[in-house]
Amino acid sequence: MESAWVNTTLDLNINSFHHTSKALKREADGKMVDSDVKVAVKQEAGVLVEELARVSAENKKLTEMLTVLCEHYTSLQNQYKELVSKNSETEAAATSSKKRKAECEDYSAAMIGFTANAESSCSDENSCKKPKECIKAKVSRACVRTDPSDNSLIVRDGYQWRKYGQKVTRDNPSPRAYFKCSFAPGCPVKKKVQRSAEDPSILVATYEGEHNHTLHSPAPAGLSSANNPRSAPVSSSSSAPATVTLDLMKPARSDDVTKKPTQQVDQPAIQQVLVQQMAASLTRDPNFTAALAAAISGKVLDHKFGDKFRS
DNA sequence: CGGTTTTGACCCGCGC
DNA sequence: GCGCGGGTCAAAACCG
Repeated sequence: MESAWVNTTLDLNINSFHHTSKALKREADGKMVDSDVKVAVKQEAGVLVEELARVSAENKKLTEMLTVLCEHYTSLQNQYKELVSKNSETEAAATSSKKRKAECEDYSAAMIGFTANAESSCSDENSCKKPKECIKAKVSRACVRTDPSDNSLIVRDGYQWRKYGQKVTRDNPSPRAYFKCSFAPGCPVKKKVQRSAEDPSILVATYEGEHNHTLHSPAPAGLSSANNPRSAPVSSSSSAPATVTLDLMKPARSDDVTKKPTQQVDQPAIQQVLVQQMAASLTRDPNFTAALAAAISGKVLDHKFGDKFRS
């Protein structure tokens, strides 16, 4: 999403209004002769054709933008996969058996921003003393940089969470909040959110378990409004059990992200679906449809008014 | 009124 | 067995 970004501004102004307004004004003034009417109608038709061509071009432009968006999305997805595999490798390298208390003490700077090391509790078999722990569900962790002045323990990840507890722990002055997934009844996923002891601007979210539901909602896609129960949950194309939060405030590391060539994963079907979904969400946008309707109706009304004045 | 948040109490595992 | 600390419960408060 860096250099090759696309100009997303839409030109919805109907330039042709200026051309037609003169003729219509003459109609309104009642000074028109028959030849003037024919000329005006011809001009009107020409303008409409021109407008149609312009809208078609606009449509084409939008489609291209959506395609670029999809390419960026795929690229980001591949980068994410690489990061996940990298993290799992480094996690395996650090084979020191962790005690329960040490769970939250390894917030190294390398993990800040984007971690999704979906680690099973039984990954290191030596530390698995109890069968109970072996049954334990997947654990993943996500670090999110937030505004330090913002005291809320909210990690936006697309799911809907219900807070059921808060504790001040010994090793961290900031409280730890406990959440359960309330997106679907009976979903076993739990989440703990606590500010990092080293950097209070970083929220560390620990996820336990797997969602027994997919993440789908009518809201526009994006990482937003996750923990806010007052707002609708957002959609995501991923139904992966290990929820991941992207740190959008941290600049991407150029050495391992931007220099890597994008993996050649041919996903035309996915892209097509994405394009359709984006287009659909665009047309559902009331602002967009209102502007479009206003432009079209204004055009039609102008045309009809011209006819009325003529008769 | 239903769902969520808050917060003190309670439970349980672990170390001594 | 006891104390400590983390995790959960549940009633009251809150909110739209």
